Parts: sequence; C-alpha cells; structure tokens
Amino acid sequence: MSQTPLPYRPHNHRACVDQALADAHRICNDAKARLTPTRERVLELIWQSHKPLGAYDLLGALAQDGHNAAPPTVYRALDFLQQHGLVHRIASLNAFVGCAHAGHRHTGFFLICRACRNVLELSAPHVAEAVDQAAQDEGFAAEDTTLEIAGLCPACQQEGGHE
Amino acid sequence: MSQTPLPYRPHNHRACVDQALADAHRICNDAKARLTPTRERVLELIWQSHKPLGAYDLLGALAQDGHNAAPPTVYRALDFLQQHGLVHRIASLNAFVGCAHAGHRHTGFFLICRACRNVLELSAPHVAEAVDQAAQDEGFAAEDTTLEIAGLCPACQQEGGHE
DNA sequence: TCAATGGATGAAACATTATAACATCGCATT
DNA sequence: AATGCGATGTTATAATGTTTCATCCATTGA
Ligand SMILES: [Zn+2]
Ligand SMILES: [Zn+2]
Ligand SMILES: [Zn+2]
Ligand SMILES: [Zn+2]
Repeated sequence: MSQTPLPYRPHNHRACVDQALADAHRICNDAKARLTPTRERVLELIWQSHKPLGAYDLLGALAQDGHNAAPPTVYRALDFLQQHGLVHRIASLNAFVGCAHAGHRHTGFFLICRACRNVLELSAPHVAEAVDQAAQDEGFAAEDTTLEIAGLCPACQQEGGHE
Repeated sequence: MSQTPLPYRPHNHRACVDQALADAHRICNDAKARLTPTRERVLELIWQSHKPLGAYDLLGALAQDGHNAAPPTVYRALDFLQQHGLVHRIASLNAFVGCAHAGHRHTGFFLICRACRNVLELSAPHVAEAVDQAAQDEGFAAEDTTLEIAGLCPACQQEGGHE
C-alpha cells in the first residue's frame, strides 16, 4: 500500500503514459469533449516527463515533431486539458504536470523536489478541509486552492541534496 | 477579537502604513540591513495599496515620483524585502503584498478575493502543521509552502460577487 | 447534397513578467 | 588617499502569456 510513490521509482513508463492517455480518452468521451491530436500529444508529452514542463518546453517538443506551432496552440491545449482535469498548472514554477487523479474530484496538492524536480500530487482531503475551514472562519468563500510545497524528495535527501 | 480583518474594512490607512514602515525600520536595523530610500518607497507603495501590486505597477508608481527606474531596480528592492520577510510574492498573481506578520516566524497563507482583489494573510499554524505532516508522511522534506486561496471575501459575497 | 454553424487551429503581433551583464557610485574601513 | 563592497544605473534580452483575425473542418439540418 504505502510503497514509494510512482514518480520516485523506476516503472514501466510507456505503460504508465498509455494508461493516462486511455483514461483521458475515456474522460473526454464521457464529457463529449474532443481530445484532438494536438491536445493528446501535449498530454502525452507532459506525462512522458513526469516532471513539470513549461509551455515553451512543450512548444519545443512539438517543433521536434515537425509541428510548427505558435504559443497559442500550446496554451489552448493546456487550457483544455486543465478544464477537463487532465493536467494541473504549478503556479510557483509556471509549468504543467499531468493530474494523478484525473476523473476523481480532488483538490490537488503538490510536493515539488527542488533537486530532481519530480512532482508528487497528493489529494489529502483532511488538508483540504483544514484549509477550507480556515477560510470559512474568515467568512471567505474559497473557490480555488493553490498548495505547492517545495523541498527535497526522499531520494534526493539521501544523495546530499543538502546544500 | 474576531472582528472584520483589516483589509476588508475602512481604517486609518496612513497610520497603518506608517506602522508598517516603522516596523520595517526596526527589523532592518536589528538585522543590520539597509532600508534604503528606494526599498522603503517600494514597501510604502505596496502597503498603501493593501492589494497585490505587480513589479511593473511599482515601476509605474516610481515613475510618477520622478524616479526613472528600470525593472532591476524594482526586482532588487522586492528581493530584499522578501528576504527580510517584509513582503510576500503571490505566485498565482505574479504580484506582491506587504507581510502582515513581519518579524514573526510564520508560514503565510493568503485569501485572495477575485472581486475586490484584497488579500488577507493568515498564519493558521494548524494548517501549516497539517501540510507539513502530509509531506512528512511521504518522506518529503518541506522547505517552502505556497498556499493561496482564491474566492470571494465577505464583503464581495454580499454585493452579487456571484457570477 | 449543400449551406450554415460553431468548435478547433493557424499565424502574426503584442503584452507582461523577469533576468543577465556590466558599469558606476558612495560610503566605510584602513 | 586607496581599497573593498554593497547598492544602484543602464541596456539589452529572456521567459511567459494574450489578443486578434483568418481559416479550416466536422456536424447538422434543410
Ligand atoms: Zn489532480
Ligand atoms: Zn528529488
Ligand atoms: Zn507574512
Ligand atoms: Zn472582495
């Protein structure tokens, strides 16, 4: 159950990506939304990295494909993917990661390693509740929570990630 | 005790700003850091607004002063103010606010009204603890937490902030 | 079949936010 | 006076994100 989280350990990454794409197809289908080739490719690129990618990283990767895209192409794909809960934007990095819980209601919550730059998405509901409660105590109607934690992942603490 | 938080209600704002500046002088003095005129002016501008200001807003305000500053001037002042805990950067807005708890150890935590754009900084320690605990449960060494909540403040919920 | 509709993309320009690099200034110490 | 060093000035550029308008293309409905 409580084994090392996925991004931190080796795994069959092709299968991991394929699974994410299959899920995405299902989710979009259910929502009657169109997961077009560009959108799918952007999602695939994001999943392949398991690390946050900037919009211009994606733009570069598309260029490698021979797809001569301009910024709006990528930003539009990202908007779509975010709206359907398939990717998240990490505000503190200006970058995007695949959602680890696509299809399930959740308030994401990110552990960002400053050494290896892997990101782990948690969905600890009690944290979300504590946050919502604190907002409510101030009479504030919370709509969107950004919770991003920078630090060192278990692996990088070993190998002298200490500066 | 639990009255309306400061930014949400009228108050003697000149005194509020003066207090913040006086605190800043004391804090910098204690740290043997120099709160130079530019740095002080930037801090004053930030406090005057009680709302997040972008670096280029500040640049514009300095220009009004007749100070013909370039971007690095403002970013350097902001870096200094952040390092001494006098302002915070709001990652989800690319903007800066005065720290409401300057001088005290705290993990900031922001309620950002999407209607009036006021920001309230809380320092709810139990939320910070819940977050740190969740990170520790994953073996993650948390160093810096970004927690920003967008929504509607009490005042704006009244006046049809509902879209 | 064909025109109309509306979502999706292409393309160019532009806006905003942030940093790099190097010169200079001014004050404190010696 | 010479030196050192933090702070500032200046120019250029990088990185991130948006606006606008034109065009394409799949679906629909006549
Ligand atoms: Zn998610
Ligand atoms: Zn790591
Ligand atoms: Zn603070
Ligand atoms: Zn408000």
